[in-house]
Amino acid sequence: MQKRDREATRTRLLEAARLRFAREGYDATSVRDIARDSGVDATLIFRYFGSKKQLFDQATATAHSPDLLEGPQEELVARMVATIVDHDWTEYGGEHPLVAMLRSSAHEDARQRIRQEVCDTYVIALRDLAKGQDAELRAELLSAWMVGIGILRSVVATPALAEARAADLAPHIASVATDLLGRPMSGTVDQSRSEGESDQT
Amino acid sequence: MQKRDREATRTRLLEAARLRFAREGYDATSVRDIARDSGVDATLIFRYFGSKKQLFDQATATAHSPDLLEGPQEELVARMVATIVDHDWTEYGGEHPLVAMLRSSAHEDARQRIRQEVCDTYVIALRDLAKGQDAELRAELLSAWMVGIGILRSVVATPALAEARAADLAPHIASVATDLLGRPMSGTVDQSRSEGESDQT
Amino acid sequence: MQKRDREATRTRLLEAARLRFAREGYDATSVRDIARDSGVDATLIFRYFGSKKQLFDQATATAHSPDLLEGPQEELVARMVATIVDHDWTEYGGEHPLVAMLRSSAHEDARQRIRQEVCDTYVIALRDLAKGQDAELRAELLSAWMVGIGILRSVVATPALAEARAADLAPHIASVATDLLGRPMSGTVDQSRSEGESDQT
Amino acid sequence: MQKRDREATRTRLLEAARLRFAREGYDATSVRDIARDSGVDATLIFRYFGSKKQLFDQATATAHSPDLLEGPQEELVARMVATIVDHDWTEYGGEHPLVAMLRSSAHEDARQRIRQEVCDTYVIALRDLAKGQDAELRAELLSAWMVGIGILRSVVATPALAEARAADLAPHIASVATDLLGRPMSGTVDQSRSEGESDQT
DNA sequence: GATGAATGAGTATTCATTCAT
DNA sequence: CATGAATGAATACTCATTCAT
Repeated sequence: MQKRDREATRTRLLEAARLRFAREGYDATSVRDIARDSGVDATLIFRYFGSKKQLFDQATATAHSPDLLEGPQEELVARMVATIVDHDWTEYGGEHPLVAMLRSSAHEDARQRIRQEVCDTYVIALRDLAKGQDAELRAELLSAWMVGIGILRSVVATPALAEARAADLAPHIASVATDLLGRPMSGTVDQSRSEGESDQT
Repeated sequence: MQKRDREATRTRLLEAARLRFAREGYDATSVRDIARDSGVDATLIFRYFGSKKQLFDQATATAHSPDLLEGPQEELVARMVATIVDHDWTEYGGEHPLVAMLRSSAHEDARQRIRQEVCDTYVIALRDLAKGQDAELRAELLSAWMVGIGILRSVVATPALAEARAADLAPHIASVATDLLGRPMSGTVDQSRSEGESDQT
Repeated sequence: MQKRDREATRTRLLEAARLRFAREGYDATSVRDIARDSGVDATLIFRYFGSKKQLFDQATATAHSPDLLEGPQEELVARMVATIVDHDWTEYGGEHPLVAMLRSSAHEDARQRIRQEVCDTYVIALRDLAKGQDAELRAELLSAWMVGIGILRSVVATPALAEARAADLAPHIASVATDLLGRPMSGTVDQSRSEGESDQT
Repeated sequence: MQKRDREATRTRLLEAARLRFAREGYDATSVRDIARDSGVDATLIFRYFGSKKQLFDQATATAHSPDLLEGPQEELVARMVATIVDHDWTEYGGEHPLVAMLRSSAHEDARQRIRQEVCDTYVIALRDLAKGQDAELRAELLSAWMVGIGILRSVVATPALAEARAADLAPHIASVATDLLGRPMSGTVDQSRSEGESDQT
């Protein structure tokens, strides 16, 4: 029931859209649902965003994740895991946005966005670290693990992973990452930096 | 003859449903799509299965995967990878059924089915092999990897993994599996057994 | 409230569509209007015709006019006038279909249909009769007169033309037609043939 | 300056409305279209004109046609034809306003305006010239021809008429007009007057 | 038992219009 | 006075599902 504040309305619509699209996927979400959640008229969605798809794009485009490249290299994988495991991602319904987006992966657009996000924030960053022969493949294998952990945690909710904190995974992370990247990797993030890591925007 | 026809129609509907649900997800698939694909009247779906949801349940219930438990224990993970990487899964639109099902994971039913499939065919089997303290967690971490590999291969289609065959992954599989399970694991499946793996259509 | 008779429903929809489209034009007519007029559910329109536009095409395609070419040549123009003036065109809301269609002439499709109808049933038939130099132009000028008479009669409803019967126009028709075509034309249709002229199908 | 702007905006809105309504008809034209064309906010339309319909009325009321009564009587019909054929009517999208208005003739208001325009500027002027018995009818028949010519030229676009200039039609105009009015009529307008005919924008 | 006509609630989107700032 | 945020009814069209024949 907020009124006459374009920016506020836009923001509320984006937040509601983010949540719905994450939880139910593109198809199962109706613009009316989003409007109802936001307490605004559905037609404003078209005034502000043009179409359902454009709203989807804008709602999911902004990658609200912390910058993984900030910090020591040997903690990169640990930071990734922390982002997946310790972050609560309430704005995306409690799931890592990448995982949530898989729900809309029937649409080529969403697929493309997933692709880009995975490559940009995981594969490329890891490939730069990997030593030796098939660096690309090993970077992808490690990326796959990150994504898989996110999925088992939130959509499958397997008992141990669902409860685990990044700290519990640290030793395994360290050894597998070290193994796959061919260089020593840490399983935990240094305390002095970790505080900046969980404050989402 | 009557009976045969009925059964044949049911089968055709299930196959078409499987493919559509896998490719487009539950919501984007209409019963008329499935009926058209099968060349039968849409109302038969309701006669035979009761509702769209029940058809979905039946179409996705039958896990058409080869039995992973058959064969030597140290090749279990290799068999899993082969199932994900070397199998073409044409009946599910070219994606591992687990991956395809993620597309419908907004629906609790589908989620439940994913959960069960992951637990039954991955986590439990791996947990039985894991040695030492946090066996469950390590089994889940390895399961997560399997799922992640499936996703990066087919939905994200990262360059190296999309092209890779199980053989290319063998050394990495072996070392990570060995590491996580705490016992020596092989990265490849023995030839003499491998033939039973791909003969199903 | 008729029920379970596909053909009857289709026909009722077409009739209602014809009337609405004629009276109100394409844009001002909603598929719900047509459905309500027909007493059937609006979705049947899409089942049977695919879209509003296709319904429009089918409703307006069938030129329910008597064959103007049947009969003596010197009575051709008289037959045209009779078709416009003496025919009541109740199925098109009391207007000649050509005139009614002008209401939808913002749409290129309708325009094209008008063009074809005018050329096929007026210009070409008259051009074949015209003697001398600029036969095409004179045929078109006479066609223009036919169309103009239809418009003044029904949409403008000028007092004299609105009330006039073909017989009242006969002498003027004869002299102008004779003049423009360069050959003797009759203003009236022979009685023995005229009966077949006003029974519409 | 304020006043000037307001007046200028009103004028721009009227011009844009005139063009849109002529080209697309009342229903297919949205107030936002008109506002966008004019480069002003849509709500100004309601401030200035009250409603879409009132804007339509005002936009189409002003008959921007040259005064047909000025000039020698025997050239009246020739002047009418020139107005239809030689005038380019860019402000109405290239069609004679009467013809354009037919597109909106589902609305009684537009119909009324057409009626009035046809009667005032054609029928009455011609009736005053007609000699003999059924003067009214003959005046209307000649008016019908004028309107028909306009329609075939612009909406139907028959080949010969679409290209023709008033001069090409002159002989036929002269003979038919003479015939129908019962008095000698010229097919062309005298040069010395013709200049006043096209100077309006 | 099977065909397909019917239905009603749902979809995204656009409309003319109002009202707060 | 003017901008533009808000509104609610309407649009064409699709959906899963039922029911008469």
